[in-house]
Amino acid sequence: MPVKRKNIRVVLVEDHPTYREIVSEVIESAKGFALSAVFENVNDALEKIPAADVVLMDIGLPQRSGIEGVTELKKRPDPPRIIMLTNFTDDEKIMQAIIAGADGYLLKQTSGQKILEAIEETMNGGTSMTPFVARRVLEAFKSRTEVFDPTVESISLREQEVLGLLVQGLNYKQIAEKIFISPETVRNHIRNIYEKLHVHSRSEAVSKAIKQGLVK
Amino acid sequence: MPVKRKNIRVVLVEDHPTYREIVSEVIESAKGFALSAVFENVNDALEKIPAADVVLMDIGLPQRSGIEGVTELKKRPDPPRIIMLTNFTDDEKIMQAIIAGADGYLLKQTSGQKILEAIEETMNGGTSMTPFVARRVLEAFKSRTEVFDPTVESISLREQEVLGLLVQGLNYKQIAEKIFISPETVRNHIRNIYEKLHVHSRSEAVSKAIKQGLVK
DNA sequence: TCGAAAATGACGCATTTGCGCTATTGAAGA
DNA sequence: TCTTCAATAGCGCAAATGCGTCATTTTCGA
Repeated sequence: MPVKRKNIRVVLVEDHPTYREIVSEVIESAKGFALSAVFENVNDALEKIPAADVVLMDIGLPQRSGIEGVTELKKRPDPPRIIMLTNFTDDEKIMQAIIAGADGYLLKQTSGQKILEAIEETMNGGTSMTPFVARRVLEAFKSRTEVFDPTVESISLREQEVLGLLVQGLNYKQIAEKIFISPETVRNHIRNIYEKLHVHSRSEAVSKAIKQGLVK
Repeated sequence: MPVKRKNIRVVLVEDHPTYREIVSEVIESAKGFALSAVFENVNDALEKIPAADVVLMDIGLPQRSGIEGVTELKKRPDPPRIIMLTNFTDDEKIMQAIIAGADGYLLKQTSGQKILEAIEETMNGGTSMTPFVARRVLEAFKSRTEVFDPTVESISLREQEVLGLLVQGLNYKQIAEKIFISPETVRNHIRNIYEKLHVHSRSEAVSKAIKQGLVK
């Protein structure tokens, strides 16, 4: 017998009437998808949003931006996956959306079929990005990353903690206060971190920590 | 009259015979695509590669890895666009490929249709990533990025130069030697950079520079 | 249970850094 | 032409940093 799979519950937040209609139509007529609700602004969406699997969110909305919408929704328990569906192609908006927690970023030129695929892939834990956006992200990512250094030794948990604070720009004393140990101990941890990373200064350590992904 | 568009010239580098056949077949039978050459290892490919638009590159090849292949090809003048087509799902390999200069990253489970789409999108300057990979990249990217700070003032060219060296871990004296100015002047530049970034230490500056994308 | 890490804490000291203050030169705009 | 600003250079000083050396306690796997 065929497995009865639940429809993917989709919510759309879009102010432009025509485009809203088009996308609504795409979702509603697609098998396996259910359009749970449609909102034309973020406030309404935040107030009335029903249980949903995936939210399609415009960015350029009146009043509150879709970026804020993402930020707010992602604060909630068991948040939906959110795909930005927008015309913004500038790095700033793309980065802001990603940092806010968006799980995908499609440009409005995307075909209905692709939108449906993106929703499915997002449901499965993947990320969908328009190739143009993916390109931008990759470029930005590259400038923040350096080739993996296999000689870096593994950092202990405590050391990771200290390294994290170092990356935040705290000095010995501030770190000491933050984690309730003596500044002398902080010095020791940092000393050990330097050895493991093969660096000799704060700036080197910070740079390497970020670019090697050693801090969350 | 219809515009006569040239076929996209594709090169495949793949050691596994069966998969090689499958992908070859996909490319050859597709309209608008031409399979220019197929290689089963990186050395052959580097030696004999013909003019090509897009290269599909496996990672797990005998002898030299596909990552090396990317690195080498991208060093050449007018390099092709390169899409990784592989089974590796670990962050390490993904990151290495990206840093090496890969323009896309597809898992081998990708359908023929998707591969063709990816090639086209890559030709158009976009980046194609399997949703799973895109997700990984996005995660890694987020940990290296912070919300855009609009209060950061624009850094002059010279300052950018200094900031770059700061990020590389050099101290005043080393920077001074590198760009042939007095250490005192370096101090002044850094002082100004701190003001513009609103930070008060090297580590803060380095962190902010990287996470805000202020250095290339 | 024994030893190796990990985490903690400390002292000294030469360097480096962050910042206040000042000053000159050249280029770009008003 | 006058002014602003970037780039250059310098001095002084308190604070922070990097590193050598040493020591105690805890934890955890062999």
